[in-house]
Amino acid sequence: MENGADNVRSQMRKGVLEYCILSILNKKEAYASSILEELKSANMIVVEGTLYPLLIRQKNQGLLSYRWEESTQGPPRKYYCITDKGREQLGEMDSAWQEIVETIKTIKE
Amino acid sequence: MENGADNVRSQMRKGVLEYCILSILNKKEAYASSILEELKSANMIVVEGTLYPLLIRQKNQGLLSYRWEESTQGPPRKYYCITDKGREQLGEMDSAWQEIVETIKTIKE
DNA sequence: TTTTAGTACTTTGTCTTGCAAGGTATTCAA
DNA sequence: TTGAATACCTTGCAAGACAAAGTACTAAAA
Repeated sequence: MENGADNVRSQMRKGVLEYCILSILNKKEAYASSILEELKSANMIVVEGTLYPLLIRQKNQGLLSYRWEESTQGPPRKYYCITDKGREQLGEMDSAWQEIVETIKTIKE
Repeated sequence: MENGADNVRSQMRKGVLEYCILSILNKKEAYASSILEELKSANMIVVEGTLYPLLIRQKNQGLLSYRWEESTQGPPRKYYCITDKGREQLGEMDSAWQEIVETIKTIKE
């Protein structure tokens, strides 16, 4: 709605977020706040209200599992971990991503 | 919801559609059906019910303009054309796209 | 002991967008 | 005058991103 650049970026993030989450968790298990940090440091700004429901959706689809772990400072953390099914899906996403990158190149000639 | 690959692709398309439209119209003016064809041949499947509202939105944002042109076969065509403002936005989208491609690379290490 | 700050997870409500499905309108040929 | 091809448009639904507000646990300061 408002002005240009920020909104453009936020629009484009849509649809690749799930891909990013699976990719991050494919490297090692992590809890939501640490995922937020990693996304932020990779320039992908996401807020809690986006990430938490997304993790829950992916968990309900069987792509992720989690376990609770006590923290020395603060409340317990929910560590998410990718499942076999999640890895399978990630493979499909890798292809889909490559395809889209190619598509954009094609359109731009 | 259902099974894998198609849905994965359709999820990822989200957010880059507007970018594709502007990119196509940046090359030359076109009408909706011809845009659909070009997207299809670049592997980006889009349906009418998605494209028409999108063109109208972009036109209302001042990114596009259009003119009617008679056709020798069938009803008149609405030729869309990118505006200066549209080109400006496209520039921002180019950066945003590059950034996202880099982000994915970063996350994947 | 109460308050404050920090960390972490969750929910609610709104807005935007993608899409299936159906509708309108024009032209031309059978 | 009916049908097929071509175009454009609208409606209603569902999913997802986000702002904002809420819950809960820990530890240190007042």
